[in-house]
Amino acid sequence: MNTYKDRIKNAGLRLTRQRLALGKMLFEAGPRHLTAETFYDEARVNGIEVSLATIYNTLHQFRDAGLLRQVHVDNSRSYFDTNVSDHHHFFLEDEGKLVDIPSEGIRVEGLPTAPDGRQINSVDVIVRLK
Amino acid sequence: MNTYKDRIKNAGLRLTRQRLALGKMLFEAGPRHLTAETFYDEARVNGIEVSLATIYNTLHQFRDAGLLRQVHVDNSRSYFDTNVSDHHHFFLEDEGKLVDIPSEGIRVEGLPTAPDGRQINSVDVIVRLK
DNA sequence: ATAGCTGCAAATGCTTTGCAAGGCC
DNA sequence: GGCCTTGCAAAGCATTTGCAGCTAT
Repeated sequence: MNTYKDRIKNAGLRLTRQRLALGKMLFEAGPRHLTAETFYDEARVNGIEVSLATIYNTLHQFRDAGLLRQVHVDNSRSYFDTNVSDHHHFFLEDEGKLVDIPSEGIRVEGLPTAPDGRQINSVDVIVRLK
Repeated sequence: MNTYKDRIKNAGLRLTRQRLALGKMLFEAGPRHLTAETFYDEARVNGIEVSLATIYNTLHQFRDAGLLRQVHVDNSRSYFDTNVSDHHHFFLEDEGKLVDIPSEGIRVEGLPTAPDGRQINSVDVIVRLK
């Protein structure tokens, strides 16, 4: 247990009050999609006092450490996903909401090899719904 | 011929000097990926006098008319593709460049039906390369 | 002790907007 | 002529940065 604490520590990050509180919010509840703004609001509702700058720092550090995954769907906002396993997303364009696509089904086939001796970093599938 | 002119007209847009010049640039050369910035620079290099605001207006109007497709890969910038047919993209993260994935190969299978009586608007596959 | 964090406020950078002048139909 | 377009500069917004003061280790 205390996995969220271990996760932060193993990422080489110091266990500060803010990171512990934010990490607990993120990793002890079920998988979730969030933006900096929703995360900030949620933190304050939970009585965690952090600045927006720290929210951004934390999201990026957690992402860089592989604890979060960033999803690009909308240029006006960054989305983060606490589920870092391989899976894809529905994007509800009118609500600006992300929903996981059940991973069993979807499959991308016939992917050409990367050009120039480059390697594939990730394959992101976004299914936009209206 | 003059298809680019017809395309703009058929979209219900007036044939203004700026739209004609920009449309010619976009639709008479081969398929291309561009950002507002690269488009703006290209226009000025070609001696087309437009303001950035008009670049944005035009990109959006063309996109709304189905003449361009917007691609979301990077929150810091909007990309547009003059190839509006169904196809997917490689994204070279270090260079910030988009490359079409040859359409023959790739296929997305096992897509679940959209939840709630919603309909699928589009399926975007981005293969990120490093 | 010290390298790493945090908070604040200011700065950045892309994009949008308001409004007056101009140009298509 | 009337309405759509354009250009400019200013505003907007999410995100980043600089820096002084904390704090985990």
